[in-house]
Amino acid sequence: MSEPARTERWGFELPLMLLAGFRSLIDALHAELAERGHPDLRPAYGFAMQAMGREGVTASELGRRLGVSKQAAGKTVDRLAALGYAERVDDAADARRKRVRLTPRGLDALALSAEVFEELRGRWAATLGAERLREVEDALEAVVPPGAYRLDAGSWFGG
Amino acid sequence: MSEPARTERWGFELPLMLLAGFRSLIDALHAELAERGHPDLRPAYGFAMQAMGREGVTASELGRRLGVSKQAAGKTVDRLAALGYAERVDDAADARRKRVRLTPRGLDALALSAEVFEELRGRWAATLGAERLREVEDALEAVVPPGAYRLDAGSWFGG
DNA sequence: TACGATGGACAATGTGGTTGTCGAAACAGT
DNA sequence: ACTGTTTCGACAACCACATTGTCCATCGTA
Repeated sequence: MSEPARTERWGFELPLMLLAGFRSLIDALHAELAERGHPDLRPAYGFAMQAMGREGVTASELGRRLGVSKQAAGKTVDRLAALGYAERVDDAADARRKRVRLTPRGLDALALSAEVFEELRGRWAATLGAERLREVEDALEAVVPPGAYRLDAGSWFGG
Repeated sequence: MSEPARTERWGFELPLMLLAGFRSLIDALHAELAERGHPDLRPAYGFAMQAMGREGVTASELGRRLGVSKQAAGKTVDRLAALGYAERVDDAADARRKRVRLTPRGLDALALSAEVFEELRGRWAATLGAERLREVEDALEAVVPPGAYRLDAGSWFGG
């Protein structure tokens, strides 16, 4: 053993741990949502619903918020609409626009997600202690470039 | 202002921050790789190359390591081979098997990635301080279920 | 009014994943 | 030595999620 013990972790472990943390939260969320009446909800849909919020947006605007093309956003809306989570309504003021709005089912899923996320954060807090968790959040906020804080999540899951 | 200041963050912010941290590292890695002679390298390929390592594996084994089907792994190998990062060689001991091996170019990319990851971790350490970064890593290790520490990364990027 | 920018639809394509099927090779049990 | 079972790799069909490019209707403005 000519080498001294390594106290620092390898650089490549950091993204792996971040990803694993993210995935464990998202997987747990969707397992919970599936049990509570939303088995068809996929991770990408959650991000889209979060991005359209309570007021509704146009597909183009949704694309901008998610960081994807308007076409991609439109397709996501198609799927969301087919599942009954969103609907398109004509815009009275602009005949080009169609506003995408969450249905009551969509709003329910959104509220449920928020609940589950609080519960999951609580689980982390129980493991780490509230103070340590807050430090992790502070640290992440400090290193993440502001632009990267968007809501886009691509296909990132494998669910 | 009837509400007291909220000191806790919302639960839904945690996955978002983890994802943003992950993405910022991966995006920076690939920007750097592109500049250093590997513009075609996509994030998913990096995970696959990491998983095959220096010895080489079969496509089936690669699928197992990545947590995907052997067919999916085989397709990734196809693309990696088309780009010159990997090659298939017949297995002398088993005529069914074809070992997938990194080419010198693949090994170069792998070594370069490791370098860049160290550099990126150094950047985080400079921002946070070495101690705080280590605490974040410790915390993540503590909350992430052991099984989730695999190398699978799906399509997660949007590159 | 004519022009440019915008919104949404459609098509073709790429990437990464899934099942299912299949033949060839390896292997274990009789 | 023969016979089933398992494994490997290949192929096909399909799905989810993204891309670019094109097109037309509409809106706002010079």
